[in-house]
Amino acid sequence: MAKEVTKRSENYSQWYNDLALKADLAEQSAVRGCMVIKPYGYAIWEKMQGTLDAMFKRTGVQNAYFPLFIPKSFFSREAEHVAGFAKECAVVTHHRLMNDPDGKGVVVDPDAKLEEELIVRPTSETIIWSTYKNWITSWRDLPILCNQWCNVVRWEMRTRLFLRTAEFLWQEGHTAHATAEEAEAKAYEMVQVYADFARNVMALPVIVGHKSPNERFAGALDTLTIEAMMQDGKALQAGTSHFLGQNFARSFDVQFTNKEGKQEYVWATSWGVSTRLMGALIMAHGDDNGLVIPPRLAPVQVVMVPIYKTEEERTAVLDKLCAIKQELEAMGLSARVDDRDTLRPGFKFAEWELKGVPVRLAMGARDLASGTVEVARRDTLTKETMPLDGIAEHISALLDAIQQNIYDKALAFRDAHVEKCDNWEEFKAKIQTGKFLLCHWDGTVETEQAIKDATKATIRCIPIDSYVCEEEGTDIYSGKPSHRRVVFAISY
RNA sequence: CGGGGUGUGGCGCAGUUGGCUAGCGCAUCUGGUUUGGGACCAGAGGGUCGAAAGUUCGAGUCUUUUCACCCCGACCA
Repeated sequence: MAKEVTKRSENYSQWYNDLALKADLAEQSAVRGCMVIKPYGYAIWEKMQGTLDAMFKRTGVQNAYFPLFIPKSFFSREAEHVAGFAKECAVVTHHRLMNDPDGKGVVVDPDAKLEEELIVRPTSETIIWSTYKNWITSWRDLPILCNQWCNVVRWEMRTRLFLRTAEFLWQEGHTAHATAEEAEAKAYEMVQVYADFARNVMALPVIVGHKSPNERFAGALDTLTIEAMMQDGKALQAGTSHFLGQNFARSFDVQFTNKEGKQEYVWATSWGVSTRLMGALIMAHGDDNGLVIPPRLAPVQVVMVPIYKTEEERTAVLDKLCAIKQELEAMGLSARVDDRDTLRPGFKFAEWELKGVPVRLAMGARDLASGTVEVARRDTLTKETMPLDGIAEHISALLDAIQQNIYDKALAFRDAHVEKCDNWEEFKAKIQTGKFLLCHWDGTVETEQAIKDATKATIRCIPIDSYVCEEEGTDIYSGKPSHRRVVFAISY
């Protein structure tokens, strides 16, 4: 079971893939571009889901579920939207199979052709807005605040575990409001929820900001984003929140009677995060020994490895460890005693490190005699021997310290890789070395596109809560006047 | 769809200019010794060499066709 992981510094993308596979998070499925999320990976995803779901509910959002299939006609109502997704849609054309008349196997029954094709949802705006039409007649029906946890399908050319798969899991929130102000406020509120989750649960420093028009969601008037930096200096869009204006309401004719008795189109938002966050977790915190999971996200926060030679020692150690486990669980922490007796301690140490468990306890005959336990922390890879007395309180405090340390480390890394740049030649060179560059931009799509064509770098966001830099200057590429700096980076 | 590459036990690979019974590492199984950082020894099981056709006394190796996957582009959360 020896699992050698490629060194992070040698080949970042190989290292990433190795980690996803060997930490038991996921594997490639037999279906092209699709992924199997394994129990350990799913446990982390469930933790993300549970935490986010509670945060959504605190903002008044309720969960619902809408169909997987979208009639083609729905999909084509919003022109920009269909243009944005048309190239990556899976389409259902038939509803029945039959035995192959020429021999073995089954073929699609040509008589079972659907009158109207169904699109497997790449996102649910269209089906949801066609439903909202029936839900909304008066200002009293608003706002509607729904979220759904589901899968979506985007037929991508090239895929990578968690970061880009043909099918992925996500949540998508869709809200309907009586006024533009209220909808914009909601879009802003939700991006702040994402930022809060990223920073405080995932220990992921993110930059909140607006997308440039070029990078906006298809059909949105404004897209807010949280952008994170991975350890190779590339940017990862970790979540988005869109102000959709009245675009979808117009396309699906969703009007309400306002307080003045007049018909008005509804204002909309949508927002989502996906299993891509799993990719962010790997790339933001992982090291050469494997995954590093922030305590608030870890399905197992403390793992305990017993060390013994005799059956008596085994029983005695396990007794002590189980007592600690109960104490920890009483404090709301999750702990696991690794009592597998076919594996040796050294193997278990390596395996739990690979899986990123924040704290590991080891106890053997020596500790039994002295009333101590060895406490190892994953983030620093350090260990110390502690007295059993008060151990649960110590671990609880340690988990908080680890959570903070992981965030601080990621933040320090990011800050060390963000800089201002005012020279085009310098820009071209530096952007390739894995940096976020704060540059002046003239605000035009043409300039943005020209920079992308020349360097592959895109505007990740126009920041609103960190690296905000509103000052006069000239565009890095065109030399035209600019009023603020924006974040440029190569992205995933 | 353009450029490049790879298909050989579960995984990772070797296999020379065609040659004998297709090998190695890891994993698996059995027995024993071990157990404070990925154990060791001994033994065992497991492969129609991606598929089809062809050349040949003989094909993992050569030819043709075909399929699948990976990497670099275009596209994207």
